Amino acid sequence: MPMPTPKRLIAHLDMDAFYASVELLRYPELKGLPVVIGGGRDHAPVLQSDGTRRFARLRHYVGRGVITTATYAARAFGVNSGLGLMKAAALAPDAVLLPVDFEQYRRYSRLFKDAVRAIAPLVEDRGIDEIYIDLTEIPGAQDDGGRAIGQALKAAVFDATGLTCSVGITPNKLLSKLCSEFDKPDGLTLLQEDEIAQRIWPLPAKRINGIGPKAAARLEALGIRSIGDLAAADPALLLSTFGAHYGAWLHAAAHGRDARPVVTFSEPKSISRETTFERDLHAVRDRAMLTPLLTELCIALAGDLARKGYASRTIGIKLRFDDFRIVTRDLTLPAHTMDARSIRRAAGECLKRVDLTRRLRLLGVRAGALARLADLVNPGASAGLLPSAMKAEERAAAYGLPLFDMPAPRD
DNA sequence: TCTGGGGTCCTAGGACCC
DNA sequence: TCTGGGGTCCTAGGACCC
Repeated sequence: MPMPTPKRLIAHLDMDAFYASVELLRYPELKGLPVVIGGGRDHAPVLQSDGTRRFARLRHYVGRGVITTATYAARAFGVNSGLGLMKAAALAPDAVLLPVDFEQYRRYSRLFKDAVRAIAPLVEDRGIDEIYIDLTEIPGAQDDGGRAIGQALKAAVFDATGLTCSVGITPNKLLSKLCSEFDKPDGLTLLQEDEIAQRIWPLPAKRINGIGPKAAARLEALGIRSIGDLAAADPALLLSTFGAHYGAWLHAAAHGRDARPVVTFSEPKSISRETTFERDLHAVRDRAMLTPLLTELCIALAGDLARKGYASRTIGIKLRFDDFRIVTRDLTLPAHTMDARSIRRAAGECLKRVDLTRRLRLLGVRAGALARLADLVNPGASAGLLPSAMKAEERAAAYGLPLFDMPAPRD
């Protein structure tokens, strides 16, 4: 006799104000104060002679940085992720400003994810501070809808890191993602299908993961504000307005339907580096700055590829102009590469195809069409990774690219 | 006092091949 | 010479997410 299929039980776990909370572990004297994380490296706390630390204040910030994370005390002033630091300074001038320290956040990210995996191994990474977890087959989970497991996960995360998180547990990823927000911080929210109308439909449609500002505005133009409005909308209208694919998805999402599995492993599709300049640069007048900057990005990208063990066959550039318009160009090479000089040459070729009249705000380099180094038949030759001992001219010829002046990298 | 850096997925047109 | 259809690859842009 076949066993009945257990009902899916999916958790979404979201760390509370992650970067800011990690910083509070390091600087406990800031607990309860408005603190924002963001900007460059130049506002790190300074240890004073009396042993106390001197922190930078938001009011003194000058630059183009944005808030990455704000503590709940800072959010009370209306400052939140994505807000420009200069704008934030007007709202909360006395807030403490800390630089981002990704190395530290990655460390805590590993700690909390390992703690979760020790309890429930089916974990999907959704960035540094959130994960989905499939609890369906965890013994006992079906008995109470996952509540005990949810509590155990939260306790394990706190034990491992000293940090709190918020968890939503429902039959699918879409609903769990919504529910983990319900009781933040330090929340645990369970929801079943028969509660969708009561608890999900009142929410604004843009709270659904996948409905961004553009789609929300178009929905609003149709008179659709809440998820309930969306659920009640004529499917034919959604299909004709948003296309078959997205229209059908909108309808399903509003009804809380989502069959996506929890995916525990995925190969990267692209690796990139980009930088926003301190001031807008002109391609001709600021060439002396721009050229080495591009080279540095290519060198950093080559380093990333090597460290992660990938080679790329499609190199692309990304430019953001002073009017915020974004342009991309890419070039597919005859063979995979992870060599900084080859990447630099390809990026240079791409750059030639762009009208550089306007000033530039951002420059980026991307490596796509990735292959794992281990999967390339002969990484030295036939798979296209040209030996680094090869002369630049030979390499250029092998890639069918003209050789042009390569500025020396800055130290 | 505008708006970071690193990603994914989708669409769409043109080239090219069968 | 003209007319087709399908499939894949390449390129560019855009929406969205953390």
